[in-house]
Amino acid sequence: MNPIGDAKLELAKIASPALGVDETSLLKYITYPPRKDQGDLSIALPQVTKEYKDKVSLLDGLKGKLIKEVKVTGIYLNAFLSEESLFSFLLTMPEDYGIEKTEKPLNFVVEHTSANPIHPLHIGHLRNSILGDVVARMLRARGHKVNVRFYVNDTGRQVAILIYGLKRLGYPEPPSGVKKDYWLGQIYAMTNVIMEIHSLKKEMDNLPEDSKERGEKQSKMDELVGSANALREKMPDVFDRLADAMLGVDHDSEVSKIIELYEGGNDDMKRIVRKYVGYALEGFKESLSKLHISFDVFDFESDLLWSGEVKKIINSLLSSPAKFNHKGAIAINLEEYLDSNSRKDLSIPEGLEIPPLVLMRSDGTTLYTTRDIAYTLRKFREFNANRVINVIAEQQMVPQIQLRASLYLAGYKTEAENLIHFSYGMVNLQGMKMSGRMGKYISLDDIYSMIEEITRSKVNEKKGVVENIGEIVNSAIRYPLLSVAPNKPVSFNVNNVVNFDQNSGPYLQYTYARAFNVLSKNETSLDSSVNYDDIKAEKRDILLLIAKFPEVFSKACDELAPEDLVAFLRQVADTFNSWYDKERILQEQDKTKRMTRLYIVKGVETILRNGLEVLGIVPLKRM
RNA sequence: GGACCCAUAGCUCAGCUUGGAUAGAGCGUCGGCCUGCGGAGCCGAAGGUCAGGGGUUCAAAUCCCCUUGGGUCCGCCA
Repeated sequence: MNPIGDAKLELAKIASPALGVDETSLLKYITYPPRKDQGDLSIALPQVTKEYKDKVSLLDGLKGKLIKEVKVTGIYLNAFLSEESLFSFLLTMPEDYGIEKTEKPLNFVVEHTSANPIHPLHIGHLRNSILGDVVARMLRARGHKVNVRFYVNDTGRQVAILIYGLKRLGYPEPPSGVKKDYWLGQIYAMTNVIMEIHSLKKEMDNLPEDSKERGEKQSKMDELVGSANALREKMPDVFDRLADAMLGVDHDSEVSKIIELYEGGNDDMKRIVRKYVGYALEGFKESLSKLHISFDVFDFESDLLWSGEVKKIINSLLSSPAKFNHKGAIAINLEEYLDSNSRKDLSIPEGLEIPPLVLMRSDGTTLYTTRDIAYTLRKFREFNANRVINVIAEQQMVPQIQLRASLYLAGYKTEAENLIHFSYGMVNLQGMKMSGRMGKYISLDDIYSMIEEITRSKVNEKKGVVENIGEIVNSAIRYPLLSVAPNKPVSFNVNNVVNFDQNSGPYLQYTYARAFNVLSKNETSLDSSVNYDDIKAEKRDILLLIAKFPEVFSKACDELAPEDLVAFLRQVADTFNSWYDKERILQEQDKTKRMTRLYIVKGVETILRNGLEVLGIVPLKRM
């Protein structure tokens, strides 16, 4: 059911002979006029044909079933829709109206969040998680099969540093009452800061007093000591014990040893690493569940090493002609072995010089991007995926390009072309700089609590429903991150987020509740005694918006553009509220007018409900 | 130095993909609306060299080129 689509088809059909342009190409030129007195559908004639002036007379008086009149105004052909014909779809509108299924369902893997399991999730991950979740919801709503995965980077140096710190502390258990990922984050940051202080000190000892370089190092040292003090304040005894235990130890070789043992599959080390990484993941799941975000599969990077999948892809790349020696390490030359056509197929910018991909360090160990090649193949294989979408920050553009290029050179052309980097920009949190390594960040949980607290006081103030506070917080958090185009930087300001005025998730929920409650208080059943003369002003605007919803939904999902859906729902809510204040619905005495208006409310209720669900926002019946 | 992203009202953002009619919202500011279906609402006002310059076009916020400003990336890190 796509009412506006039908109207466009009809316009194309009736205008096609007069303009001498075929229907399909005419369809592309149909737009919506900026002002409503200009019509409901419009075609800029010069775009269609240069000789439009000769054809104006032929266009005069055209009409159809949905189109009651066309008018030529200046260079435009404007069409006006018949309220009565258009309204008819509302009489038979299904519950899932607008959630149009695609004609070509595909299998999609969506990988998102994939945060390092060494500290709690923070505001940067929040944008990733919410975009990833909504991308998955949009694709599912379109009828695709979707598999959501989280990649656990458990073989990196950062996890090894965390494990090293824990080892020096005698592998303690997290104290009860403390969230496990938070506790791990503190220990990781402490270990890291102490390591950096030690190595900086060593560097400084080798520099002459008074040298400029030494002065620079000193100011860096002051900064590190500042971070260390801040960390110590939170857990003084743990910090002191760790600092003592780390004195006089060669940290780098200890960390390397941990990596070596773990990658080699040492049983004790496997048990230890998996336990602590598991704690971090527990924390992630807990934080994200409050926002209704979950995963189908957690993939461990280490499994790819142990299973030999990484070795296999390396071996196949080793026989590639693009293999060369890069500063003593084995690497793949991605720049010279891809022609301009392949680059285009892989969406690699023309002017970009692709850095070589180091396959193996000179000590024989592998790097993240190499392992990611094996992981990409696993994602395609295990879900029989047509496309794999990686929701990853724009900063990782180059590694993502290297990944696609490497897959291509390894002979996985289809996979390379169907691997999509869904890129998003930075999140600025009121100008504050964050650093996971230094333990300086505002965690997702902190943000959630702040917003929850303010929401609670607002709900109490308005004597609202306490049980739904969580849903209001969820929509308040999602809205600002979904209403901005992903490639734009977004600023996340808690003061703005808790403003539940028009530009907010709670406003949409409020509007939904309004519409729902009108319908729930209606005691007569809906029949076809509609008064078509009553469809004017805002009511007519709303009818048009309801008619457009299937098209907006499909386009937003196919283009992975949640912001379009958000903007549309906002417009629906605004128009509905504007009308609501002017006219009565249930109290309207004329039965046919009341019927007409109830159908319109029903339409608003339906598209807000369906639209919000796609965005992961729960439409509330009471708030 | 090279690459990518961004620049629209005091602030936060739509509109740019596919050029088209008087560039739209929200916040904030100022002024109104609570005896009726949910006031988290409604109505109104002020506020713009669409970063700057050039080009293409009947037509440019939108496409192309240059410049400026901001962000990010360019590692045997992830």
